[in-house]
This record gives sequence, structure tokens and C-alpha cells, in this order.
Amino acid sequence: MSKKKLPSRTEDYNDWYNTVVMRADLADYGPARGTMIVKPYGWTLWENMQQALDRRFKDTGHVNAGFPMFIPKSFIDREASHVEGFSPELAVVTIGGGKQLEEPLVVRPTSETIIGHTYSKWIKSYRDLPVLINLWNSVVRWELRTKLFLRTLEFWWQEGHTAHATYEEAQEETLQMLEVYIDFARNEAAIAPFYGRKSNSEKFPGADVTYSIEAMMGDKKALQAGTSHNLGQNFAKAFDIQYLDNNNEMQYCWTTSWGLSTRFIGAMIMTHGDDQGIIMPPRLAPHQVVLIPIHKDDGQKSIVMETVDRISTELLDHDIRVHIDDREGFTPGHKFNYWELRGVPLRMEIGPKDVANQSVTLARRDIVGKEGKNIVSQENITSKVSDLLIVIQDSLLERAIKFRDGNTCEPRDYDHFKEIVADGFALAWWCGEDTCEIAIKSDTKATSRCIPDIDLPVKGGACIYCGKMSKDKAYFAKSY
RNA sequence: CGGGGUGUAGCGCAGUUGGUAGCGCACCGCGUUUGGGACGCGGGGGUCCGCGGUUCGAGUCCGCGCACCCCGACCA
Repeated sequence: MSKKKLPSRTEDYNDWYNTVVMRADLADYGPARGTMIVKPYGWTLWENMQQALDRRFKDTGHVNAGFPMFIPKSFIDREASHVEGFSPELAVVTIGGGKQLEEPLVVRPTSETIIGHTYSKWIKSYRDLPVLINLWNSVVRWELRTKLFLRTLEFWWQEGHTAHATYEEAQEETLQMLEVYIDFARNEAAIAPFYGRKSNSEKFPGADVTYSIEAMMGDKKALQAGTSHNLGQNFAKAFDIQYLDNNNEMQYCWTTSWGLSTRFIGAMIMTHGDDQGIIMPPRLAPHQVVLIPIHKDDGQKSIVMETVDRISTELLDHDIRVHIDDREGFTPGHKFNYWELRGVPLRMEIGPKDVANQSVTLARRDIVGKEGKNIVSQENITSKVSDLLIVIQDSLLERAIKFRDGNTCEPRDYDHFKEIVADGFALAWWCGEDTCEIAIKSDTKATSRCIPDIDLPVKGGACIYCGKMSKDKAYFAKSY
């Protein structure tokens, strides 16, 4: 391992991010431009995220299925705004088995179209509804500028696709899944995103309404970290998803889709990371505790390892994810830095002094240096560790909220607005017009992130840009 | 596609008037070490982005490609 320090986040945030992703062994570049290799450490994190999400999907009545990666090109063309949105970034297969294909196949950029085609065959009666399916897969979008986890040609995600009998049910589903993402973000990833409705220009191509969760990164830029769409009857009409209602009348279905991707890993890195590296929220961390044995000679080693084995077994028995770093030839100091870079939330050092005193040394990743270090007795070590993991989880969330709110302001006027979005989020009255959003973007590089559904103390206000009376406020920020 | 930059060991770089390639980290071996990034000795690893040209001789000079990165237009 390099002994070089990381680039500091304040000096070059971008450099810090790229370096930390590589050095922490989360991911690497693939051989084709813009592709990503997720390394085992990064994939384990993804698996933990998958489990936390999948549990929530199952709890809300969804089931998983697998759908084809190849989609007939003509499917994409069926829904007008969907084509418009996705055609610039499609990967298209024209040759198969050495022969030119009759019809080109699109590598799925998302599955709404093939789902539409399939649901129209499956759904005949109101008794078939709702259909609540989720897919775990990867999708391909031919991006021009890429960045590990945040935007690559291929990325891994889940996409939920549901069909309902009524608008109300579809809208309820859309909002329910938004809630699932908010809950996942807060309680698993210790991220407190803003959330709300997307503006017309920011919504998903083919959706009536898009909702998103928007998290503030360490450089105060916004990252869209999950989306939930009410697709109305757009895809139902394009793919003829109809059912007979209980009056024997044909009706179009109302569909939704919602997704969260490996991009969220980027959100975790950029929410919690510091100049020592990344910080994993305990609930998702591949290793929750790293145990570092310290010893000089073989005699000390066998004594120390006895305690290490006993304590690690006890922790493992209580489902705490422990990793013992017993590699030879690395000093403890080296290992401290190594695991701090990788973000393990809690480090336990056990050396001869600890064995003699029936103690262990615990070091919190979220509190750098001596202040985060404590020597505690081995008594009830399991409950001490699991309590501390909860404390760390909570403090990460609290810190993230404080940072978010400390960098979000309501502007007095447009000059003030420009000042705010240069280095933070603005919550401002906004008319919602495309022209206003475009003007603001060319002026400030900031775009509307979402329009929160919040109780406003006054009924309306003047749009921050054009001054027109507006009933909503929107968050504005520069974004990834 | 516009504007800027870089291609030399896995990574980061040096390479003088053109003379046959080196440094740091990483890697392998042996020994001493180990409570905040250990040290010594030994070792392996190179179509110098590609093609063409000038020359007795090109990493170096000239021409043409290609790739990648950064900044803009598009994006979970």
C-alpha cells in the first residue's frame, strides 16, 4: 500500500473522490471507456444495500423477477418522450452470431418498454392487478462523461415496475416507494436527503410525475440518489396494457417505476468521507469491526491471539461483522490507516497491555485521532460494541443532517440566490417554468433538484427569477 | 462535436547537444521489526501509444494517426 496521504477534500474534491474509490478497493475502471469493475469490497457493500432494500420491497408486497437485457429497438420508439429521452444514449446491437439482425436490439437502458409489452400480455382482468415486480439487474446508457459509481456506461441497480387499476393506487405506490428510499437512506445509509417532485425538465422521459431523493455531498453539490415515477397511462397506452373492470369495461392500467443504483455508493462516500478516507455507515459496512492484534514476538502472539479469537467468536455469534487483520509484516499503525481509508466504522486493538488488563482499545472511525479512542474492559464486550455501532450510525446521520441544513438557505432575492447556489442549496419560490430553469442554469450552473411537498407558512411568493406569483418552493443546487 | 492537456514498469514521475532507459511507491525473497503509514540487503518486471520519415543511431527531431484526462453541450 502507498504511504502517500490522500488529496484533501477541500483542495481537490474530485481528486479525493477518485483516489479514495480506487485506494479503498471499491472499484476500478474497466478496459472499455466509461465502464466500471466493482471490486469485492465494493460489491459486498452493494449486497448489504440490496438486502436492506429487498427486505423493504418484500415487506411492501413486491416480488423479484428477471427480464431480458436485449430489447427490440422498436419498443423504445413506442412512447414519444421515452424515445426522445433515451435515444442519444442507447447501445444498439446490430450483429448476432456473425449475422446482421433483422431488427436491431437495444441493450436495456431501463425496462419500462419490455415491461409494458409483457404486462399487456399478462393483464386481462382487474383481478390480475396490481402487478408488483422488482428487477435486480444492470443497465447501459452511453454517457459521454463518466465517473466511478456516479455515471458509468453500465451500472447496477434495481428497477421496480408496477401496474394498478386506478390513478390513486399508482400514485400511492409511487409515494410509498419514495418513502422506502427515504427510510433506507436515513436508517441504513445515515443520509438525510431532501425529497420531492421533479421539475418538468428534470423528470423521467415518459413519466407524468417523478419524485426523487436528493442528497448533499461533501462539496455541497446535489446527487440524485433514487427516483420514483408515476407513469400515468403513458406506457399503458403505448403498449396496450388494458384490463376489464368489474363492469366489463376495458380500462388502461396506471403504472409506476422506481429505481436506486450503485450510484448510491457514491452518495455514501461523498456524504460521510473525510480526509482519512471513506466512512461506512455501520448498518451497511462490509466489516463493522476490524480487530487488530498487536504483538512483538511469538510468545506474545499466542497470548494475544487467544483473546482475539475469543472476542471475535463472541462478536460473530451476535451477528456483528468482524474482520481480523492478522497479516504479518505490517505494523499496527499501517493497519490503522489502511482500515480507516476503507471506512470500517469501529477498530478494536488488542495487544499485550490489553490482555494483561482484561481490556480492549476501541477507536471510532467517525471521530478522528485520540478523541475517538477508548480503552474499555472486556466485560460485556459484545453489547458495548453493538451499542457503539448504533452510536456511530446515529452520529453519522446527525452530522449529515447538520451539514445539509447548515448549507441550505432561503434567498432574499436573486443576487442572494446566486451567492447561495455557488456553494450550497437554495430553497426558493419558483414558478416551475422551463424557461426560468434554463435561465437560472446558464446563469449559475444550478438546476432545480426537487419541489418538496411541505407546509409553507405563506400561500405563495414571487418566483426567484421571473417574479411571477408561485405556489411552490424548489431546492436549487449544482448537481452531479 | 468545440477549447486545453497528457501518453515512458502496476501507480506516480524523471530522462541533458540524438548514443540503446532510470527514480519513488507497489510487488517477490531473506533477516531484523510491530500500541499511528518500520528498516536493511537482494530480486523480478519495459513492443518508451501506433505507423511512417530524417539519421550510422530516435524515448528524444519531423509528419500522420490513435487513446485517455480536464473544461463546455447531454445524463441515474
